[in-house]
Amino acid sequence: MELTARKKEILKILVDSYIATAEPLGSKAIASRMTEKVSSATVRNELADLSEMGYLEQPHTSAGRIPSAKGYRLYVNELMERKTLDGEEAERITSAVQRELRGTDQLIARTGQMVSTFMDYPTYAITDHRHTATVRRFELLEVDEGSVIAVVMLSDSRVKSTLLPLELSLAEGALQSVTPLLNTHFTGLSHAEMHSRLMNLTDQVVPENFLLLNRVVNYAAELLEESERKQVYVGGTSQLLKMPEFRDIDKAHDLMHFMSDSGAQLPVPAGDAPMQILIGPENVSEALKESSVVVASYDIGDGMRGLVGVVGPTRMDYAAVAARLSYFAESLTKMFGKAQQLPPKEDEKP
Amino acid sequence: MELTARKKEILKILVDSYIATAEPLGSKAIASRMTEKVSSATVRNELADLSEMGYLEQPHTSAGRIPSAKGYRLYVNELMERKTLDGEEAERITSAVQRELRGTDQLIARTGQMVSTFMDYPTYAITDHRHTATVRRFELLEVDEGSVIAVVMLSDSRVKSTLLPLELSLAEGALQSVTPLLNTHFTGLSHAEMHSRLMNLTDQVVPENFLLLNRVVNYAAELLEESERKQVYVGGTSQLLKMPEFRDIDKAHDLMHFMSDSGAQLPVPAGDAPMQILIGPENVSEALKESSVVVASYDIGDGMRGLVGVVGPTRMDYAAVAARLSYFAESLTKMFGKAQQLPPKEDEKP
DNA sequence: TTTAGCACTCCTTCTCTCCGAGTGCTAACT
DNA sequence: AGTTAGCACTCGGAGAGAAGGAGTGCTAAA
Repeated sequence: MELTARKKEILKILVDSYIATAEPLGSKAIASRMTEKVSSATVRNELADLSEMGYLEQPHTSAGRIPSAKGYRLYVNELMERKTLDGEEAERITSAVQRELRGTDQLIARTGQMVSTFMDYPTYAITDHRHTATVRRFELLEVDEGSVIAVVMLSDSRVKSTLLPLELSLAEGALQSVTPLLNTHFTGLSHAEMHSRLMNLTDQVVPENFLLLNRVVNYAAELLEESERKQVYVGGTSQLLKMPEFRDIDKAHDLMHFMSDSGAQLPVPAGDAPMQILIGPENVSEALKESSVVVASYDIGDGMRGLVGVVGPTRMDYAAVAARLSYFAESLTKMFGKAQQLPPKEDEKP
Repeated sequence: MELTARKKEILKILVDSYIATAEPLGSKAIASRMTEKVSSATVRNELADLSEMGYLEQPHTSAGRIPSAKGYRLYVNELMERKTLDGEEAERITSAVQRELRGTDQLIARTGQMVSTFMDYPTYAITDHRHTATVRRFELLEVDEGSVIAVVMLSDSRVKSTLLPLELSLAEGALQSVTPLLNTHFTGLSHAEMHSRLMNLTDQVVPENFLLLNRVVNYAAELLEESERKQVYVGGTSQLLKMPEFRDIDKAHDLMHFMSDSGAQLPVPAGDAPMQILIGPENVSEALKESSVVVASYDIGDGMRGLVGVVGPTRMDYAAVAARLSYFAESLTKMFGKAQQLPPKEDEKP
């Protein structure tokens, strides 16, 4: 059977309406909204065809029809009007990103919170590590005899540091001898490698210094471990309760529970795609089979990606969500680009 | 009217049962559970008295009775059996705290997540700043001509650092001259004071160095600002949906929304109390008037407190929640105590 | 190919009734 | 004076129809 222009128009009208109201639309209502004036009976024939082709489903015989996953997919791919944000909203997003995200430690949480304030759906934010970080450089600073500050610069240009209280007081010149050891033996390693390297060095380092070395390496290894761990923020789940498809408490509970407790399984765009839309059964996780997800990635720099996503019923407002989310991701990418921007050849000035 | 021992026993039976089942208990059932055997009519008389005294409420005339806020208060203060955790659970909590919380950046989020896995109710975690932090010491490390690492040690012993890309290449000896400037003029100040001090110094610093100074001071000021901001983690809100009192979607939505979006208004124990229980209308926030909160504080060291709390219906299992939460808080205090523990006089060893 | 007409389906909403748990009160009992 | 048995009464919840209505599917005519 042919998917004629008229069938597409009908499908579009139906999906648009269903997205807005969550109510099936009858043939008569569809007929009245079409450009070319036809009778409801004609529409009914077309609807029957669309059902047969798998684009529509009927909750029960005597109800209107609602889009199937296949129908939404067609809608998303071809039918829906791509929206662009109006200037005011774009402005609000840009300024929020600039204002809130400058140099925070809690990147993921803050990003997630922010996205969630701009969306009418639950949202999530995750880190996506494409390659694991290693230590690029160590520095030690003396505080007093009992403690030092360890500064660790990672391969992705993040700098982390901590106060390390020591059980023994610092030997004379310990910092000067341990720092080069660290920088020659422990840069560029994974955390597992760091631990085994430490074992190998046990004999070659004077015991007074080994304690310090040990503490610093452990700190760095923990850091690497922590930064490999997927960070997840989930927010706005209470929005679900306002949606008619989640009036069924168990459904709402299942989805909320999944998002909060198995957040690490939330979808990630395939490959390098900047954005991906997953509709109902296209989702891998069982808990998402009746929901849709829109997820966008942004570039943190140094080969790191961040992800922001939106979860909602399959009838979610794809056009609006996609527009906002991609604008968001662009703003974030832009911000990180600017922040990391090392001046290219400014140093030739004087 | 007198609150006799028998009235108390009846109240205790009733609250215990209502906490467990969320169903009102009839006079007959109460009678059968009492130590001294009395008839249901006697119990009914007592119940009428308890109602009159304000400890009980009736949803409607022909239903059983349920405890009022005043009833719960009496129960919490006098009647309930204080539980202690069984060894296995205590062990699980201690080890989780030790394992998960070692030296993480994301203290609040991780703590909150962890508490939430041990509770059958929504939980929250907040920081409670008793006095604001200031910078204790600055250090600068050279990376290349275009960027430096700024290390900032705060008055609460936290150490923070970042890579600062500069627009201009570094002047010879800049680090050596800027670092003392920072340490003499910008330690011990609030972020507002830092900004105004910076203004005053504009003329006294050579322009090549001012840029660097400016960047570092801004970084530190942002840091102070960020650390003053209350950090909030909220988790486990989906648990609400399993409770009969939140079968009403609107109620569930209101509370979840409040917790997620106005988390900063969640209760904090008054004064120095290690734990506090707030029952229904005892709560200040309108959204919590029909719920109860148990909140405990733990000591992070350096005058900082952290808070962990549990939110639930007024019939929450106070005994179990209080036991777990206070054990949790103790574990956390212990962990921070150990971590921060500067060796007292070990340095006299050699 | 389109349209009008019409029987049929099935969900929703409403009303009514019945049932039972639980109370409040009175009067008798200890 | 406190306790108990007895009994009428209240009120919410479950269940059964019944009425209403939106929407379909099919047939036959244009």
